[in-house]
Amino acid sequence: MIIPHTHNSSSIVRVRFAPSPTGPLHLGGIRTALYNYLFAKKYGGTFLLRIEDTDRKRFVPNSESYILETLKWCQIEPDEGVGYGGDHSPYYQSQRGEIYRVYIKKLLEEGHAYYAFDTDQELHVKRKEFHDRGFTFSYNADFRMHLNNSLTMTRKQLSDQLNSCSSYVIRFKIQPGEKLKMHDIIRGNIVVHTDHLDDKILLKSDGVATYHLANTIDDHLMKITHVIRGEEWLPSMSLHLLLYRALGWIPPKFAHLPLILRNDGKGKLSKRNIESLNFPIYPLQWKDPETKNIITGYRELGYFPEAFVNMLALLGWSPGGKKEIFSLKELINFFSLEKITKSGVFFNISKANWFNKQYLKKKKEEILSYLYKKLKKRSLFYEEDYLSKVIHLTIDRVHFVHEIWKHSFYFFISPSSYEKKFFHKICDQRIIDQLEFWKISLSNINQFTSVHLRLFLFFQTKKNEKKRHQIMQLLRIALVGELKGSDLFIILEMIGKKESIRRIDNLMKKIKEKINNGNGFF
RNA sequence: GGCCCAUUCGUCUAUUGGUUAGGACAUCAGGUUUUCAUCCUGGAAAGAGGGGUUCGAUUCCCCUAUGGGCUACCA
Repeated sequence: MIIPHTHNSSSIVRVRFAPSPTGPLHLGGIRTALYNYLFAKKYGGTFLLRIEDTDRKRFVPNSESYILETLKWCQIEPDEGVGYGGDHSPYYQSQRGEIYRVYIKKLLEEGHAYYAFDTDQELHVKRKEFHDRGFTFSYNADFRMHLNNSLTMTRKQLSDQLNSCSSYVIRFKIQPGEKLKMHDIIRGNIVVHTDHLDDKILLKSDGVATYHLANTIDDHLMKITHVIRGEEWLPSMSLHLLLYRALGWIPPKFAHLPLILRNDGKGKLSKRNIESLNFPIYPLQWKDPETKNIITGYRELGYFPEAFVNMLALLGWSPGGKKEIFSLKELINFFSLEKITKSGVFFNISKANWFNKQYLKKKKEEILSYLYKKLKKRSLFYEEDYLSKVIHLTIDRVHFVHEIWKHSFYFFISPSSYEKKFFHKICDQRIIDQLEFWKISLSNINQFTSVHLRLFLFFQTKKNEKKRHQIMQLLRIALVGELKGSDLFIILEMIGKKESIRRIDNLMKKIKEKINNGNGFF
Protein backbone atom coordinates (compact mmCIF):
# COMPACT_ATOMS: atom_id res chain seq x y z
CA MET A 1 0.00 0.00 0.00
CA ILE A 2 1.23 3.42 -0.88
CA ILE A 3 1.03 5.93 1.89
CA PRO A 4 0.26 9.34 0.45
CA HIS A 5 2.46 12.27 1.23
CA THR A 6 0.50 13.89 4.01
CA HIS A 7 1.15 16.42 6.67
CA ASN A 8 -0.66 16.48 9.94
CA SER A 9 -0.31 18.22 13.22
CA SER A 10 2.30 15.74 14.39
CA SER A 11 4.65 16.89 11.64
CA ILE A 12 4.52 20.65 11.82
CA VAL A 13 5.76 22.17 8.62
CA ARG A 14 8.60 24.63 8.96
CA VAL A 15 10.23 26.12 5.89
CA ARG A 16 12.72 28.86 5.41
CA PHE A 17 13.66 31.45 2.85
CA ALA A 18 17.37 32.03 3.21
CA PRO A 19 18.72 34.69 0.89
CA SER A 20 22.18 36.12 1.16
CA PRO A 21 22.42 39.90 1.40
CA THR A 22 24.29 40.41 -1.84
CA GLY A 23 21.84 42.82 -3.41
CA PRO A 24 18.20 42.92 -4.38
CA LEU A 25 16.05 39.85 -4.79
CA HIS A 26 15.21 38.98 -8.35
CA LEU A 27 12.28 37.13 -9.89
CA GLY A 28 13.80 33.74 -9.06
CA GLY A 29 14.47 34.62 -5.44
CA ILE A 30 11.07 36.05 -4.80
CA ARG A 31 9.43 33.03 -6.41
CA THR A 32 11.39 30.74 -4.09
CA ALA A 33 10.13 32.79 -1.16
CA LEU A 34 6.59 32.58 -2.53
CA TYR A 35 6.63 28.79 -2.87
CA ASN A 36 8.00 28.46 0.64
CA TYR A 37 5.28 30.75 1.91
CA LEU A 38 2.49 28.95 0.05
CA PHE A 39 3.68 25.59 1.28
CA ALA A 40 3.92 26.75 4.88
CA LYS A 41 0.49 28.37 4.85
CA LYS A 42 -1.14 25.40 3.18
CA TYR A 43 -0.14 23.17 6.06
CA GLY A 44 -0.51 25.74 8.80
CA GLY A 45 3.24 25.76 9.20
CA THR A 46 5.88 28.38 9.79
CA PHE A 47 7.66 30.43 7.17
CA LEU A 48 10.93 31.78 8.41
CA LEU A 49 13.47 34.21 7.09
CA ARG A 50 17.15 33.62 7.68
CA ILE A 51 19.92 35.80 6.34
CA GLU A 52 22.84 33.81 5.00
CA ASP A 53 25.60 36.34 5.37
CA THR A 54 28.59 34.04 5.61
CA ASP A 55 30.39 35.81 2.80
CA ARG A 56 31.45 39.20 4.11
CA LYS A 57 33.13 40.14 0.86
CA ARG A 58 29.90 40.02 -1.07
CA PHE A 59 27.82 41.93 1.43
CA VAL A 60 25.79 44.74 -0.12
CA PRO A 61 24.22 47.35 2.17
CA ASN A 62 20.44 47.72 2.08
CA SER A 63 19.92 44.20 0.76
CA GLU A 64 18.20 43.16 3.94
CA SER A 65 15.73 46.01 4.02
CA TYR A 66 15.07 45.40 0.34
CA ILE A 67 14.26 41.76 1.03
CA LEU A 68 12.00 42.67 3.92
CA GLU A 69 10.21 45.31 1.91
CA THR A 70 9.73 42.96 -1.03
CA LEU A 71 8.15 40.26 1.09
CA LYS A 72 5.91 42.86 2.62
CA TRP A 73 4.86 44.25 -0.73
CA CYS A 74 4.04 40.76 -1.97
CA GLN A 75 2.15 40.10 1.25
CA ILE A 76 4.12 36.97 1.96
CA GLU A 77 5.61 37.99 5.24
CA PRO A 78 7.56 35.55 7.39
CA ASP A 79 6.23 34.27 10.70
CA GLU A 80 9.67 34.06 12.20
CA GLY A 81 13.22 35.19 11.61
CA VAL A 82 15.01 38.39 10.72
CA GLY A 83 12.66 41.26 11.44
CA TYR A 84 10.06 38.98 13.02
CA GLY A 85 11.75 37.38 16.01
CA GLY A 86 11.34 33.82 17.20
CA ASP A 87 12.74 31.09 19.42
CA HIS A 88 15.68 30.22 17.22
CA SER A 89 17.59 33.46 17.07
CA PRO A 90 19.96 34.71 15.96
CA TYR A 91 18.70 34.44 12.39
CA TYR A 92 21.84 35.90 10.90
CA GLN A 93 24.46 33.30 10.12
CA SER A 94 27.17 35.83 10.83
CA GLN A 95 26.03 35.76 14.46
CA ARG A 96 26.00 31.99 14.78
CA GLY A 97 29.73 31.33 14.62
CA GLU A 98 29.85 29.88 18.13
CA ILE A 99 27.17 27.37 17.25
CA TYR A 100 28.96 26.22 14.12
CA ARG A 101 32.20 25.86 16.10
CA VAL A 102 30.57 23.28 18.37
CA TYR A 103 29.63 21.05 15.47
CA ILE A 104 32.90 21.58 13.63
CA LYS A 105 34.61 20.29 16.73
CA LYS A 106 32.35 17.27 16.80
CA LEU A 107 32.98 16.50 13.12
CA LEU A 108 36.71 16.86 13.66
CA GLU A 109 36.70 14.57 16.69
CA GLU A 110 34.69 11.92 14.96
CA GLY A 111 36.86 11.90 11.88
CA HIS A 112 34.32 13.42 9.51
CA ALA A 113 36.41 16.52 8.97
CA TYR A 114 40.05 17.49 8.86
CA TYR A 115 42.36 20.47 8.79
CA ALA A 116 43.82 21.46 5.46
CA PHE A 117 46.73 23.86 5.06
CA ASP A 118 47.06 24.03 1.31
CA THR A 119 47.00 27.59 0.14
CA ASP A 120 44.67 28.91 -2.43
CA GLN A 121 47.62 29.46 -4.71
CA GLU A 122 48.88 25.89 -4.38
CA LEU A 123 45.52 24.45 -5.22
CA HIS A 124 45.10 26.81 -8.10
CA VAL A 125 48.39 25.65 -9.60
CA LYS A 126 47.40 22.05 -9.08
CA ARG A 127 44.07 22.54 -10.81
CA LYS A 128 45.72 24.21 -13.74
CA GLU A 129 48.34 21.47 -14.06
CA PHE A 130 45.68 18.80 -14.09
CA HIS A 131 43.54 20.72 -16.49
CA ASP A 132 46.43 21.19 -18.92
CA ARG A 133 47.06 17.47 -18.92
CA GLY A 134 43.39 16.78 -19.55
CA PHE A 135 42.51 15.67 -16.05
CA THR A 136 40.34 17.09 -13.35
CA PHE A 137 41.78 17.83 -9.95
CA SER A 138 39.45 17.24 -7.09
CA TYR A 139 40.22 17.50 -3.39
CA ASN A 140 38.98 14.01 -2.63
CA ALA A 141 39.95 10.55 -1.45
CA ASP A 142 42.23 10.07 -4.45
CA PHE A 143 44.40 13.03 -3.64
CA ARG A 144 43.93 14.13 -0.07
CA MET A 145 46.68 11.84 1.21
CA HIS A 146 49.11 13.65 -1.07
CA LEU A 147 48.16 17.11 0.10
CA ASN A 148 48.99 19.31 3.04
CA ASN A 149 46.41 18.38 5.64
CA SER A 150 45.98 16.83 9.04
CA LEU A 151 45.35 13.40 7.53
CA THR A 152 48.96 13.28 6.42
CA MET A 153 50.40 14.56 9.69
CA THR A 154 51.25 13.18 13.05
CA ARG A 155 49.57 14.66 16.12
CA LYS A 156 52.72 16.58 16.89
CA GLN A 157 53.05 17.95 13.39
CA LEU A 158 49.47 19.06 13.48
CA SER A 159 49.68 20.88 16.78
CA ASP A 160 52.91 22.54 15.66
CA GLN A 161 51.28 23.63 12.47
CA LEU A 162 48.25 24.98 14.30
CA ASN A 163 50.40 26.76 16.86
CA SER A 164 52.46 28.37 14.18
CA CYS A 165 49.37 30.35 13.32
CA SER A 166 49.41 29.31 9.72
CA SER A 167 45.98 29.70 8.28
CA TYR A 168 43.89 26.66 7.61
CA VAL A 169 40.50 25.51 6.47
CA ILE A 170 38.44 22.58 7.64
CA ARG A 171 37.22 20.14 5.05
CA PHE A 172 34.53 17.51 5.11
CA LYS A 173 35.85 14.01 4.58
CA ILE A 174 33.83 12.24 1.94
CA GLN A 175 33.87 8.45 2.08
CA PRO A 176 34.16 7.13 -1.45
CA GLY A 177 32.57 3.99 -2.78
CA GLU A 178 28.95 4.65 -1.99
CA LYS A 179 25.96 5.00 -4.24
CA LEU A 180 23.97 7.71 -2.50
CA LYS A 181 20.26 7.33 -3.06
CA MET A 182 18.40 10.56 -2.58
CA HIS A 183 14.89 11.78 -3.04
CA ASP A 184 13.64 15.11 -4.27
CA ILE A 185 9.95 15.91 -3.99
CA ILE A 186 9.86 17.45 -7.45
CA ARG A 187 12.35 15.26 -9.29
CA GLY A 188 11.96 11.90 -7.62
CA ASN A 189 14.89 9.60 -6.98
CA ILE A 190 18.40 10.75 -7.71
CA VAL A 191 21.52 8.66 -7.37
CA VAL A 192 24.99 10.09 -6.98
CA HIS A 193 28.16 8.14 -6.40
CA THR A 194 30.28 9.57 -3.59
CA ASP A 195 33.39 9.00 -5.74
CA HIS A 196 32.38 12.07 -7.69
CA LEU A 197 32.18 14.28 -4.63
CA ASP A 198 35.01 16.35 -3.24
CA ASP A 199 35.98 17.31 0.28
CA LYS A 200 34.18 20.62 0.52
CA ILE A 201 35.38 23.32 2.83
CA LEU A 202 33.22 23.68 5.93
CA LEU A 203 35.17 26.39 7.71
CA LYS A 204 36.99 29.06 5.78
CA SER A 205 40.41 30.36 6.79
CA ASP A 206 38.79 33.50 8.17
CA GLY A 207 37.04 31.26 10.68
CA VAL A 208 33.63 31.66 9.10
CA ALA A 209 31.54 28.64 8.19
CA THR A 210 30.67 28.11 4.55
CA TYR A 211 27.12 28.02 3.31
CA HIS A 212 27.07 24.23 3.31
CA LEU A 213 27.85 23.84 6.97
CA ALA A 214 25.88 26.81 8.26
CA ASN A 215 22.87 25.89 6.20
CA THR A 216 22.82 22.30 7.39
CA ILE A 217 23.25 23.17 11.04
CA ASP A 218 20.71 25.98 10.95
CA ASP A 219 18.10 23.96 9.13
CA HIS A 220 18.42 21.26 11.74
CA LEU A 221 18.49 23.55 14.74
CA MET A 222 15.62 25.63 13.39
CA LYS A 223 13.66 22.43 12.85
CA ILE A 224 13.17 22.94 9.14
CA THR A 225 11.05 20.15 7.69
CA HIS A 226 11.22 20.99 3.99
CA VAL A 227 14.02 22.67 2.12
CA ILE A 228 12.56 24.40 -0.92
CA ARG A 229 15.27 26.10 -2.98
CA GLY A 230 16.53 26.70 -6.48
CA GLU A 231 17.86 23.95 -8.71
CA GLU A 232 21.35 25.39 -8.52
CA TRP A 233 21.53 23.62 -5.16
CA LEU A 234 20.72 20.19 -6.50
CA PRO A 235 24.37 19.16 -6.87
CA SER A 236 25.01 20.03 -3.22
CA MET A 237 22.13 17.95 -1.94
CA SER A 238 24.43 14.92 -1.63
CA LEU A 239 26.92 16.89 0.44
CA HIS A 240 24.20 18.20 2.68
CA LEU A 241 22.72 14.75 3.17
CA LEU A 242 26.13 13.39 4.09
CA LEU A 243 26.53 16.22 6.58
CA TYR A 244 23.22 15.38 8.23
CA ARG A 245 24.34 11.79 8.47
CA ALA A 246 27.74 12.68 9.92
CA LEU A 247 26.06 14.84 12.54
CA GLY A 248 23.59 12.09 13.32
CA TRP A 249 20.56 14.08 12.26
CA ILE A 250 17.48 13.23 10.24
CA PRO A 251 17.52 15.40 7.13
CA PRO A 252 14.57 17.47 6.01
CA LYS A 253 12.80 16.75 2.73
CA PHE A 254 14.12 18.52 -0.33
CA ALA A 255 12.42 20.19 -3.26
CA HIS A 256 14.57 21.80 -5.95
CA LEU A 257 12.79 24.40 -8.01
CA PRO A 258 13.32 24.81 -11.76
CA LEU A 259 15.37 27.86 -12.61
CA ILE A 260 14.04 30.95 -14.31
CA LEU A 261 16.18 31.31 -17.40
CA ARG A 262 17.34 34.35 -19.30
CA ASN A 263 15.44 34.68 -22.54
CA ASP A 264 18.08 36.79 -24.26
CA GLY A 265 20.66 34.12 -24.67
CA LYS A 266 22.14 31.84 -22.13
CA GLY A 267 22.06 31.02 -18.49
CA LYS A 268 19.95 31.36 -15.45
CA LEU A 269 18.47 34.62 -14.35
CA SER A 270 20.91 36.61 -12.28
CA LYS A 271 21.73 40.14 -11.28
CA ARG A 272 24.41 40.35 -13.95
CA ASN A 273 23.89 41.91 -17.36
CA ILE A 274 20.27 42.70 -16.77
CA GLU A 275 20.43 45.54 -19.31
CA SER A 276 20.36 43.04 -22.15
CA LEU A 277 17.15 41.52 -20.81
CA ASN A 278 13.89 42.77 -22.25
CA PHE A 279 12.08 42.65 -18.96
CA PRO A 280 12.74 43.88 -15.43
CA ILE A 281 13.90 41.35 -12.89
CA TYR A 282 13.47 43.24 -9.62
CA PRO A 283 10.20 43.40 -7.73
CA LEU A 284 11.05 46.80 -6.28
CA GLN A 285 13.21 49.63 -7.43
CA TRP A 286 16.85 49.17 -6.49
CA LYS A 287 19.33 51.93 -5.98
CA ASP A 288 22.85 50.66 -6.24
CA PRO A 289 24.65 51.94 -3.13
CA GLU A 290 27.92 52.27 -5.04
CA THR A 291 27.06 53.52 -8.48
CA LYS A 292 23.84 55.22 -7.34
CA ASN A 293 22.20 53.80 -10.41
CA ILE A 294 18.50 53.22 -10.08
CA ILE A 295 17.00 50.12 -11.56
CA THR A 296 13.24 50.11 -11.73
CA GLY A 297 11.06 47.38 -10.30
CA TYR A 298 7.66 45.88 -10.96
CA ARG A 299 6.09 47.97 -8.23
CA GLU A 300 7.29 51.22 -9.78
CA LEU A 301 6.14 50.10 -13.21
CA GLY A 302 2.63 49.85 -11.87
CA TYR A 303 2.16 46.14 -11.31
CA PHE A 304 -0.19 45.20 -8.53
CA PRO A 305 1.43 42.91 -5.97
CA GLU A 306 -1.46 40.46 -6.37
CA ALA A 307 -0.92 40.29 -10.11
CA PHE A 308 2.82 39.99 -9.67
CA VAL A 309 2.45 37.16 -7.19
CA ASN A 310 -0.20 35.42 -9.28
CA MET A 311 2.00 35.57 -12.35
CA LEU A 312 5.06 34.40 -10.49
CA ALA A 313 3.24 31.51 -8.86
CA LEU A 314 2.29 30.16 -12.27
CA LEU A 315 5.83 30.42 -13.55
CA GLY A 316 6.92 26.87 -12.89
CA TRP A 317 3.84 25.60 -11.17
CA SER A 318 0.32 24.87 -12.26
CA PRO A 319 -2.56 23.39 -10.33
CA GLY A 320 -3.98 21.95 -13.55
CA GLY A 321 -7.24 23.09 -15.04
CA LYS A 322 -8.02 26.27 -16.89
CA LYS A 323 -8.20 28.75 -14.07
CA GLU A 324 -5.37 31.27 -14.09
CA ILE A 325 -6.40 34.05 -11.80
CA PHE A 326 -5.76 33.11 -8.18
CA SER A 327 -5.88 35.17 -5.04
CA LEU A 328 -3.18 34.48 -2.50
CA LYS A 329 -5.69 32.46 -0.51
CA GLU A 330 -6.51 30.35 -3.53
CA LEU A 331 -2.85 29.85 -4.31
CA ILE A 332 -2.33 28.57 -0.79
CA ASN A 333 -5.29 26.29 -1.19
CA PHE A 334 -4.23 24.78 -4.51
CA PHE A 335 -0.49 24.70 -3.98
CA SER A 336 1.45 21.51 -4.03
CA LEU A 337 5.15 20.86 -4.42
CA GLU A 338 4.51 17.78 -6.53
CA LYS A 339 2.90 19.90 -9.24
CA ILE A 340 5.92 22.10 -9.70
CA THR A 341 7.41 21.73 -13.18
CA LYS A 342 10.79 20.13 -13.64
CA SER A 343 12.22 22.15 -16.49
CA GLY A 344 13.62 25.67 -16.53
CA VAL A 345 11.23 28.41 -17.51
CA PHE A 346 11.34 31.54 -19.62
CA PHE A 347 9.66 34.64 -18.38
CA ASN A 348 7.06 36.29 -20.58
CA ILE A 349 6.44 39.97 -19.96
CA SER A 350 3.29 40.22 -22.07
CA LYS A 351 1.66 37.54 -19.99
CA ALA A 352 2.64 39.49 -16.90
CA ASN A 353 0.94 42.55 -18.37
CA TRP A 354 -2.14 40.52 -19.10
CA PHE A 355 -2.26 39.40 -15.48
CA ASN A 356 -2.08 43.00 -14.35
CA LYS A 357 -4.96 43.90 -16.60
CA GLN A 358 -7.11 41.18 -15.09
CA TYR A 359 -6.53 42.68 -11.67
CA LEU A 360 -6.90 46.23 -12.90
CA LYS A 361 -10.46 45.50 -13.98
CA LYS A 362 -11.31 44.92 -10.33
CA LYS A 363 -9.49 48.02 -9.13
CA LYS A 364 -11.70 50.89 -10.25
CA GLU A 365 -11.16 52.62 -6.91
CA GLU A 366 -7.44 52.93 -7.51
CA ILE A 367 -7.97 54.38 -10.95
CA LEU A 368 -10.48 56.80 -9.50
CA SER A 369 -8.09 58.16 -6.94
CA TYR A 370 -5.35 58.30 -9.54
CA LEU A 371 -7.58 60.44 -11.78
CA TYR A 372 -8.53 62.65 -8.85
CA LYS A 373 -4.88 63.36 -8.18
CA LYS A 374 -4.07 63.92 -11.81
CA LEU A 375 -6.94 66.41 -12.14
CA LYS A 376 -6.17 68.14 -8.90
CA LYS A 377 -2.71 68.96 -10.18
CA ARG A 378 -4.41 70.83 -13.00
CA SER A 379 -6.86 72.40 -10.59
CA LEU A 380 -9.70 70.51 -12.21
CA PHE A 381 -12.55 69.02 -10.23
CA TYR A 382 -15.15 66.56 -11.41
CA GLU A 383 -17.98 64.70 -9.77
CA GLU A 384 -17.25 61.10 -8.89
CA ASP A 385 -20.09 60.05 -11.18
CA TYR A 386 -18.41 61.66 -14.14
CA LEU A 387 -15.07 60.04 -13.31
CA SER A 388 -16.70 56.65 -12.90
CA LYS A 389 -18.23 56.98 -16.33
CA VAL A 390 -14.89 57.90 -17.81
CA ILE A 391 -13.27 54.88 -16.18
CA HIS A 392 -16.03 52.64 -17.38
CA LEU A 393 -15.48 53.91 -20.92
CA THR A 394 -11.70 53.55 -20.99
CA ILE A 395 -10.66 50.81 -18.61
CA ASP A 396 -10.50 48.16 -21.33
CA ARG A 397 -7.76 50.11 -23.01
CA VAL A 398 -5.19 49.97 -20.23
CA HIS A 399 -2.98 47.49 -18.41
CA PHE A 400 -1.80 49.86 -15.70
CA VAL A 401 -3.38 52.56 -13.59
CA HIS A 402 -1.05 55.24 -14.87
CA GLU A 403 -2.04 54.53 -18.47
CA ILE A 404 -5.55 55.76 -17.84
CA TRP A 405 -4.72 59.42 -18.41
CA LYS A 406 -3.45 59.09 -21.94
CA HIS A 407 -6.65 57.24 -22.80
CA SER A 408 -9.08 59.55 -21.07
CA PHE A 409 -7.62 63.07 -21.01
CA TYR A 410 -10.06 64.26 -23.67
CA PHE A 411 -12.93 63.89 -21.23
CA PHE A 412 -11.30 66.64 -19.20
CA ILE A 413 -9.12 68.84 -21.35
CA SER A 414 -8.81 69.90 -24.97
CA PRO A 415 -6.25 68.16 -27.09
CA SER A 416 -2.96 70.02 -27.00
CA SER A 417 -2.07 69.03 -30.52
CA TYR A 418 -3.55 67.38 -33.57
CA GLU A 419 -2.32 64.28 -35.29
CA LYS A 420 0.11 65.72 -37.83
CA LYS A 421 -0.61 63.61 -40.87
CA PHE A 422 -4.35 64.02 -40.66
CA PHE A 423 -4.20 67.68 -39.74
CA HIS A 424 -2.08 68.37 -42.80
CA LYS A 425 -4.77 66.83 -44.99
CA ILE A 426 -7.54 69.00 -43.63
CA CYS A 427 -5.91 72.38 -44.03
CA ASP A 428 -8.41 73.56 -46.56
CA GLN A 429 -11.03 76.32 -46.68
CA ARG A 430 -13.73 73.73 -47.52
CA ILE A 431 -13.00 71.96 -44.25
CA ILE A 432 -13.45 75.19 -42.37
CA ASP A 433 -16.79 75.66 -44.05
CA GLN A 434 -17.82 72.17 -43.12
CA LEU A 435 -16.78 72.62 -39.52
CA GLU A 436 -18.65 75.89 -39.39
CA PHE A 437 -21.78 74.15 -40.62
CA TRP A 438 -21.55 71.38 -38.03
CA LYS A 439 -20.71 73.80 -35.31
CA ILE A 440 -23.92 75.71 -35.94
CA SER A 441 -25.91 72.51 -36.32
CA LEU A 442 -24.66 71.18 -33.02
CA SER A 443 -25.28 74.42 -31.21
CA ASN A 444 -28.89 74.24 -32.33
CA ILE A 445 -29.43 70.83 -30.80
CA ASN A 446 -31.32 71.14 -27.57
CA GLN A 447 -31.01 67.63 -26.28
CA PHE A 448 -27.26 67.21 -26.34
CA THR A 449 -27.23 63.47 -25.66
CA SER A 450 -25.34 60.74 -27.47
CA VAL A 451 -28.60 59.23 -28.68
CA HIS A 452 -29.89 62.43 -30.21
CA LEU A 453 -26.55 63.47 -31.58
CA ARG A 454 -26.12 60.11 -33.25
CA LEU A 455 -29.59 60.25 -34.77
CA PHE A 456 -29.03 63.77 -35.96
CA LEU A 457 -25.72 63.15 -37.62
CA PHE A 458 -26.83 59.89 -39.19
CA PHE A 459 -29.94 61.56 -40.51
CA GLN A 460 -27.99 64.45 -41.95
CA THR A 461 -25.63 62.13 -43.79
CA LYS A 462 -27.98 59.29 -44.58
CA LYS A 463 -27.38 59.58 -48.31
CA ASN A 464 -23.64 59.84 -48.04
CA GLU A 465 -21.81 57.39 -45.87
CA LYS A 466 -18.45 58.59 -47.01
CA LYS A 467 -19.31 62.07 -45.92
CA ARG A 468 -20.50 60.79 -42.58
CA HIS A 469 -17.24 59.01 -42.13
CA GLN A 470 -15.35 62.14 -43.00
CA ILE A 471 -17.23 64.45 -40.69
CA MET A 472 -16.91 62.06 -37.81
CA GLN A 473 -13.16 61.95 -38.32
CA LEU A 474 -13.11 65.73 -38.34
CA LEU A 475 -15.08 65.97 -35.15
CA ARG A 476 -12.92 63.32 -33.54
CA ILE A 477 -9.78 65.27 -34.37
CA ALA A 478 -11.37 68.38 -32.90
CA LEU A 479 -12.35 66.63 -29.68
CA VAL A 480 -9.54 64.13 -29.12
CA GLY A 481 -6.70 65.32 -31.33
CA GLU A 482 -6.19 61.92 -32.89
CA LEU A 483 -8.19 59.20 -34.60
CA LYS A 484 -8.57 57.18 -31.46
CA GLY A 485 -10.75 56.94 -28.42
CA SER A 486 -14.23 56.24 -27.20
CA ASP A 487 -17.50 56.59 -29.04
CA LEU A 488 -17.66 60.06 -30.60
CA PHE A 489 -21.23 60.81 -29.52
CA ILE A 490 -20.56 59.77 -25.98
CA ILE A 491 -17.58 62.10 -25.86
CA LEU A 492 -19.79 64.94 -27.16
CA GLU A 493 -22.40 64.28 -24.52
CA MET A 494 -19.86 63.87 -21.74
CA ILE A 495 -17.97 67.10 -22.36
CA GLY A 496 -21.17 69.00 -23.24
CA LYS A 497 -22.26 71.39 -25.91
CA LYS A 498 -20.23 74.38 -24.86
CA GLU A 499 -16.94 72.54 -24.63
CA SER A 500 -17.60 70.62 -27.84
CA ILE A 501 -18.13 73.82 -29.75
CA ARG A 502 -15.11 75.40 -28.17
CA ARG A 503 -12.96 72.49 -29.36
CA ILE A 504 -14.39 72.74 -32.89
CA ASP A 505 -13.58 76.43 -32.84
CA ASN A 506 -10.06 75.63 -31.73
CA LEU A 507 -9.53 73.31 -34.64
CA MET A 508 -10.91 75.85 -37.10
CA LYS A 509 -8.59 78.46 -35.70
CA LYS A 510 -5.56 76.19 -36.05
CA ILE A 511 -6.48 75.30 -39.62
CA LYS A 512 -6.86 78.96 -40.51
CA GLU A 513 -3.46 79.75 -39.02
CA LYS A 514 -1.90 76.95 -40.97
CA ILE A 515 -3.52 78.08 -44.23
CA ASN A 516 -2.34 81.64 -43.76
CA ASN A 517 1.20 80.68 -42.80
CA GLY A 518 1.38 78.03 -45.47
CA ASN A 519 0.47 80.49 -48.24
CA GLY A 520 3.42 82.60 -47.38
CA PHE A 521 5.77 79.75 -48.10
CA PHE A 522 4.39 78.21 -51.22
C1' G B 1 36.41 17.80 -19.27
C1' G B 2 33.55 15.45 -14.92
C1' C B 3 28.86 15.01 -12.22
C1' C B 4 23.65 16.09 -11.93
C1' C B 5 18.90 17.82 -13.86
C1' A B 6 15.67 18.74 -17.80
C1' U B 7 13.21 18.37 -22.99
C1' U B 8 4.71 18.95 -25.24
C1' C B 9 2.65 24.92 -29.91
C1' G B 10 7.08 31.25 -30.08
C1' U B 11 6.18 31.48 -24.31
C1' C B 12 3.68 29.46 -19.66
C1' U B 13 1.35 24.88 -19.26
C1' A B 14 -2.74 20.39 -19.22
C1' U B 15 -2.82 15.46 -20.56
C1' U B 16 1.18 10.35 -15.69
C1' G B 17 -0.23 3.69 -21.81
C1' G B 18 -5.69 4.25 -25.81
C1' U B 19 -7.33 12.16 -26.55
C1' U B 20 -9.29 15.05 -33.26
C1' A B 21 -2.76 16.18 -27.76
C1' G B 22 -6.62 20.77 -24.25
C1' G B 23 -6.05 25.93 -22.27
C1' A B 24 -3.71 30.84 -21.57
C1' C B 25 -0.38 34.81 -23.46
C1' A B 26 1.51 36.34 -28.05
C1' U B 27 0.39 36.07 -33.33
C1' C B 28 -2.80 35.97 -37.85
C1' A B 29 -7.79 36.31 -40.26
C1' G B 30 -12.95 37.53 -40.06
C1' G B 31 -17.09 39.97 -37.47
C1' U B 32 -18.86 44.26 -34.43
C1' U B 33 -17.46 49.75 -34.55
C1' U B 34 -17.04 56.51 -37.07
C1' U B 35 -11.70 55.51 -35.27
C1' C B 36 -8.38 53.08 -31.90
C1' A B 37 -8.94 49.67 -28.11
C1' U B 38 -12.24 46.15 -26.18
C1' C B 39 -15.39 42.21 -27.36
C1' C B 40 -17.00 37.82 -30.35
C1' U B 41 -15.72 33.91 -33.93
C1' G B 42 -12.11 31.32 -36.32
C1' G B 43 -6.96 29.90 -38.03
C1' A B 44 -1.93 28.64 -37.82
C1' A B 45 1.10 26.53 -34.10
C1' A B 46 3.88 21.18 -30.12
C1' G B 47 5.36 15.63 -27.94
C1' A B 48 14.02 16.83 -29.95
C1' G B 49 15.90 12.32 -32.78
C1' G B 50 16.77 7.01 -32.74
C1' G B 51 16.06 2.41 -30.53
C1' G B 52 13.39 -0.75 -27.32
C1' U B 53 9.01 -2.63 -23.76
C1' U B 54 3.73 -3.14 -25.18
C1' C B 55 -1.89 -5.03 -28.86
C1' G B 56 -0.92 0.27 -28.35
C1' A B 57 3.46 5.06 -26.42
C1' U B 58 3.82 12.23 -25.38
C1' U B 59 3.39 9.07 -21.09
C1' C B 60 7.90 3.46 -19.09
C1' C B 61 13.42 2.06 -20.26
C1' C B 62 18.11 2.94 -23.05
C1' C B 63 21.19 5.85 -26.38
C1' U B 64 22.14 10.39 -28.90
C1' A B 65 21.27 15.53 -29.38
C1' U B 66 20.08 20.04 -27.25
C1' G B 67 19.36 23.26 -23.05
C1' G B 68 20.49 24.25 -17.99
C1' G B 69 22.96 23.76 -13.24
C1' C B 70 27.22 22.55 -10.33
C1' U B 71 32.34 21.76 -10.59
C1' A B 72 35.41 28.49 -5.49
C1' C B 73 38.23 29.63 1.29
C1' C B 74 30.14 32.56 -3.49
C1' A B 75 25.76 31.70 -1.88
